[in-house]
Amino acid sequence: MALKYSRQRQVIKDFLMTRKDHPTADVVYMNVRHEYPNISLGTVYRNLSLLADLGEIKRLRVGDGVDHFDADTSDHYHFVCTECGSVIDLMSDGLERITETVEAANTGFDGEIIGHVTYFYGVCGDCRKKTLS
Amino acid sequence: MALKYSRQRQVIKDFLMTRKDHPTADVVYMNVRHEYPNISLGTVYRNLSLLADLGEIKRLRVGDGVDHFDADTSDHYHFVCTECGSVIDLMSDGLERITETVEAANTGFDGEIIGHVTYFYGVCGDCRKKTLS
DNA sequence: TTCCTTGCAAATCGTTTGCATAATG
DNA sequence: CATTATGCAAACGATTTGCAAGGAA
Repeated sequence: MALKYSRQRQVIKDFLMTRKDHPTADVVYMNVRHEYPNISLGTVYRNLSLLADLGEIKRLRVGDGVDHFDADTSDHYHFVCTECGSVIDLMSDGLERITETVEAANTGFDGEIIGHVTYFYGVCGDCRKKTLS
Repeated sequence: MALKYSRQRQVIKDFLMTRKDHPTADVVYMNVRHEYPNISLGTVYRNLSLLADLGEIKRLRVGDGVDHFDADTSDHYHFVCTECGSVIDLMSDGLERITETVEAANTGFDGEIIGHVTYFYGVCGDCRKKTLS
């Protein structure tokens, strides 16, 4: 169970940190390959999962059936454009009491809420401009 | 494009309305088969998607990689147990201003937010009891 | 040398689709 | 009759896994 260093894992994490657009495993694979030509897709998946389990990156499920990954592990939300599929960061200020609010509204609920997942969807700025033309 | 009646679709919808636990396509298939032995999985998928597109049922994506379906189309949230995977309804009172709150916190964002998807996760009541034993 | 990690390919899983046939309007 | 829906099986796309070989501690 002890973790050993791997060049591949490092390259994957480094790549992810350069991107703010939440790439999928496949996109990570395509890009990392430039710099590490014979890395395999399986290794990319294995390391993305491992890093996500370790909490070093975040796995994003935004409803498009494909996992996206984010090197920014700070608390924030995401916006998904229904036109182009792009995933954009959103601040979460003002929503830090969501869990308390839901607990208050569900007094009969006897489970323990540990967290929540939220994403917003709509049309991104770029797609709105295109629609106007 | 005009919709035609189908016994299968009716049975699927009827079944879904009897359940409050948000079954998956496969669970719908298994159950509907009791009463309609040679219905096919493909037909179940086709009709669940159709009903969801029509807005007669809701498709739930709760992060477990499998679609769940809910005949209750009213506004409410869901709780997913990380132990047993069960999906439980939650009232959404007090959270109707989520979009406005996020918009206020993201004044630089130039997209249009149309809606959001949220689910809560944690340990359900039943699983908490089992943990204590 | 131990045992974690890789590359590769095959396997899995949920879901979709093509097609000939059956049912609806 | 025109068209939508079905059953079946094959196809799909994303992700996972088994295994023998490679690399880190």
